[in-house]
Amino acid sequence: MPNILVVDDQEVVRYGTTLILQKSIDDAQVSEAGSFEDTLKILSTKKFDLVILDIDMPGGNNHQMLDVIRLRHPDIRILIFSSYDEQIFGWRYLEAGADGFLSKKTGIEEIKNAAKTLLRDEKYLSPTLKQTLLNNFTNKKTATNPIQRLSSRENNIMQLLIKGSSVAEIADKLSLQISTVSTYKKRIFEKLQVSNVIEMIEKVQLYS
Amino acid sequence: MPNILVVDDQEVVRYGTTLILQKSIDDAQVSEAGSFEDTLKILSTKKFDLVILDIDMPGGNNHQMLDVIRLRHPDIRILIFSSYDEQIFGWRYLEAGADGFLSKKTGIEEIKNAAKTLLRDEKYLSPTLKQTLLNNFTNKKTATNPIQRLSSRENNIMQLLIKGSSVAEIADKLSLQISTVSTYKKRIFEKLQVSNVIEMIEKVQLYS
DNA sequence: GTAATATGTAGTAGTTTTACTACAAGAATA
DNA sequence: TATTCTTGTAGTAAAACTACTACATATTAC
Repeated sequence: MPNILVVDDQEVVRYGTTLILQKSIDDAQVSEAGSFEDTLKILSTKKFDLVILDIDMPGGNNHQMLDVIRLRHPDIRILIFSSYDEQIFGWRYLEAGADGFLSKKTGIEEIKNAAKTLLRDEKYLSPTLKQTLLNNFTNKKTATNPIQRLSSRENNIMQLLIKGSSVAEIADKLSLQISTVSTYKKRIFEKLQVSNVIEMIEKVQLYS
Repeated sequence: MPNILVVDDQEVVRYGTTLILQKSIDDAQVSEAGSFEDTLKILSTKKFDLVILDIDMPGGNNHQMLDVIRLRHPDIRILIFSSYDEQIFGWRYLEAGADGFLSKKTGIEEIKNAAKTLLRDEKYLSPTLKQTLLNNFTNKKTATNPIQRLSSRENNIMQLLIKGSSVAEIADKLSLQISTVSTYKKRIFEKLQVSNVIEMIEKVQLYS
């Protein structure tokens, strides 16, 4: 009788996910939480086997949520369920301690699949992620996605740009010359093939 | 036997919505579409009473989708189901020909409610929207949200900024001086109390 | 029905950002 | 290993953007 917690701030999504799980996993006991506070509260009431965690929630500091849950409940399986692109963010979350990453654009079958896999205590990788991994082994360059092309400094600066920081602010924060940050920005734009921050953000997010 | 079409690019959301409708509306015949192309295709196969339309779909040019459906199927009821803030976008869509606007953050009850209302051939306004309307009648200034404070020109320019257009591009497109567009931009930022496009977009969207 | 405020528009001067160039150190590759 | 590509860093000139000011016409408020 697996205990599963579905965390999402949209009730429709919770509803749909819950039903999918109940229908496909025998005796599944599914609980729901609509906020991070609720999540922690519910997690402390009984032992859960799996949390399906929407990381797009407002006020949910993404990684931090993951960390907190991991810290308090080391044995729980965590499946990130996100509208961010799996190729871009998937393995970051896996590195950060998640046991699986599922894009919200995936179909119902894949959700079932992922949940079952995690309940069997295996890690879950979507077909796409598996493919990406493979590609990374074989022809490193070719099939990898543009965001992974960014160097860590570039990535760093991209994050700040996404927050809305100006070139000058970033230069200040990182103690670099404005021209340096500007160069990074240009390189980021080149690599992602965008021409302004908005396109950059769009490239990084999925508008599912 | 009402025919309902649920349009959303996320299968979970369609699944949840479909089940909610089937359980709460007698004999409801619910179909699903995951893209705008599919939507049009399915709409042409039989007569539908209600379309529940997710306007966050990629490739769905928001208003344009609404217009196209309205044009081809003048009698159909359209319920916009969006993760954009209803206070900000709700009445715009209503003006544009939608029969109801529902935020994705609303609960299941409200979805049932909205669908039933529209099937009775009434317009649907969420409680929040009703309240906003009331406020607009009574103390116009006070309770209204900042985006509604924008003049139509400002709003116009905001839309272009959201698309990622530069000040110069906008000036060109609208045959205005760059300085003029710049002034609009500054006024928009002031009214919304933001200091860059990213914050502006965040102000306008709900990160549901 | 006048005073106050909002809106559409623009100029000028000053800031910020970009484009282009450059170069050294590190990584990858042939 | 020599050669090419990548990354971290910056300068300079040009382009884009902002701040401040201005002003006429609407709109709103008292």
